[in-house]
Amino acid sequence: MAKQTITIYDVAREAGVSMATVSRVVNGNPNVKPDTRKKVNEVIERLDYHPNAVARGLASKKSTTIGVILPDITEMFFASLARGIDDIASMYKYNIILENSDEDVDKKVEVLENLLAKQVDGVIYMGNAIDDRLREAFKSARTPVVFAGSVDDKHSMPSVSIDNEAAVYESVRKLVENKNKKIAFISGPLSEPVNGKFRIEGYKRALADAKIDFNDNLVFETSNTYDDGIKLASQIASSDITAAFVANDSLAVGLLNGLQDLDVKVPEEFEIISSNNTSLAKMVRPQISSIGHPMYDTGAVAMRLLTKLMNKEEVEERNITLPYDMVFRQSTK
Amino acid sequence: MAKQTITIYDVAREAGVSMATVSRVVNGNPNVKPDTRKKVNEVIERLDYHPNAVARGLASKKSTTIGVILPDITEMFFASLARGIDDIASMYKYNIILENSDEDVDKKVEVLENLLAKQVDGVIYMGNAIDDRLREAFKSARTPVVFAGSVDDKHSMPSVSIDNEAAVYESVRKLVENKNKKIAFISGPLSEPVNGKFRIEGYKRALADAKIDFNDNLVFETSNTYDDGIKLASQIASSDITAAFVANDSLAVGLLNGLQDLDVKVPEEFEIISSNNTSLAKMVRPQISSIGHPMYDTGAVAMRLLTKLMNKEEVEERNITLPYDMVFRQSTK
DNA sequence: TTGAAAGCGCTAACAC
DNA sequence: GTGTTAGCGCTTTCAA
Repeated sequence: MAKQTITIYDVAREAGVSMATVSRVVNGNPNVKPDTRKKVNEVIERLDYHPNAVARGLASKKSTTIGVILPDITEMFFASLARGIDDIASMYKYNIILENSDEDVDKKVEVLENLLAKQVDGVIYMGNAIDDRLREAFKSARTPVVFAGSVDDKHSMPSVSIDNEAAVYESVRKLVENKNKKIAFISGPLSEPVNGKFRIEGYKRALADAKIDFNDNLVFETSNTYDDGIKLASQIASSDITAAFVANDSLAVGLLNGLQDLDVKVPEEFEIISSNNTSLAKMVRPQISSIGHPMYDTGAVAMRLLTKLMNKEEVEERNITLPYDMVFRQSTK
Repeated sequence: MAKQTITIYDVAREAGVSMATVSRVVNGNPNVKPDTRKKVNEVIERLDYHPNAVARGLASKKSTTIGVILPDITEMFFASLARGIDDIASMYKYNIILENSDEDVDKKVEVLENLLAKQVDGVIYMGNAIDDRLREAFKSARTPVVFAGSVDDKHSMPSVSIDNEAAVYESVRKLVENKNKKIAFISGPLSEPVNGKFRIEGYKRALADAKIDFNDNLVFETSNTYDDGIKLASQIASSDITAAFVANDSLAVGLLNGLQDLDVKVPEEFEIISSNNTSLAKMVRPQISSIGHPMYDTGAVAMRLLTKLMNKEEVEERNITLPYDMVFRQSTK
């Protein structure tokens, strides 16, 4: 029953016109007489013709597909960004090829090459670490790339993100105002610029403004997982630390639960402010105060920026900083 | 600086062989003399040649790309499945085009057509609702499709899922064993077969086995969101219901928190068993008992099945049922 | 407003 | 083992 693939040529023949004309009506080219257009459309309908995007891509050198590289789609933060990207992409008729990188350098490079082989028209990169090899690969690609949710610390790439330094500064200042003297900084790898450069700078600046000496022992470098948050709890509980900025909601929830299991009262005895404000933050008790990161918008704006880059439009600013807000809940006084 | 696209033809010329030979070495065809292969590989290296997957796709009629349709990537359940799919897909050198459907019928059909236009070699469909129009579209597509995480209730499509009827039966039996007489069934739309057919059948069967009459008033049809769980709480709290099966973790957490805000003690006064056992289940307090749905594996197995279908291999069973386990935590006695 | 024809970069017979 | 030669299905000059 399955009819053979029907091509533009079949339509042309049936309609008594040339393929060029069919191509024109399919692509909405105005230079077609209404009568002809009508006739062609009828044949297209009758034959149930569907243009082959691959052939189109080869001929036009445009795939209407973009690549999205992210660490892990099961992390809420990245999934939210991806959703924003996809919505805007669909709006502009682009499709998305998703690649999980697991923050592995080799895999990232491999994945990027794969994307380029598929002739993607652009790529959106999410992830915190970016090493020179990858940066090189991005640069030599003659395909626009935009960073979403993070910035290349060397600012060599277009990007969309929030001002993490300022957000952490504000968080820690709040903790200081609440009379905490020993405030921990807890994050994933400091090798990632977002942690080791931007966030910790905000932390240090807030401390300095409050005339509190920076103490290396209050910096905890871990992973972004719930389980590591739990593990950290006993260490924290047995110290004289009374508050913490935690760079990730899952990690913060782990710490919160671990602390509570140890009978530490939050926020009475320990205050927590985390980052990203994913749905998790309001699902736990006490609810967690968090930096409201506009995740969906970050993805959406990144995708919009990418469309401009792909069209070679003039963009006033290649590094876009989106506003965040502070969401104070029950984990702070 | 950006070198022009270099093609298989350039390599052939430089290496002093024909394109066919280059094509052979690129594709690992054994019929090439080692010397020739070496020479060609050197040129490929030197020229930094990368095959164009689009041209390849057009010539070979294979895109090495598969389409993935899911309701919303920000839902943990689907993100986990997607991760399983992607890992196996990469293993077999396939890429994934992601499409969010929002469970909207028109969008699904549109998205499917788009995927087919892109000549995907297969598609994995996730989602609970499937109407006739979509089923038709799937059938007329000469591209293999597999359902992941749900089954077409008419079993017309290959699928990978768990036995939801049995899982809910087991959950409700546990609730019955714990001496609950009034047990609610709370789920998303009953129009979705997974709820309105499989899960509720398990619920009814467990009730029947325990000689408890089925009562329509104990069935709550809502959405799968946290907020709706919260809203439902007061209604539940003011009834004489003492336990509930909840079809989704987020929804269950909403109910749990709502109940606790109303001073209902879980599990002492109210027991909850939910479904899927996403990471959320163990992050809230009390931790939620849940049906352990092998989400990652479901995606992985579905993708594996799809590779077989795409290769036209013989498959013994088109409808695969994966085992689940019951994870009892603190929301049940 | 329309058509002819030359590719886009590659695979896959088929011949040698 | 290797080369020749058609296409794959479409877009895009260039002429008419």
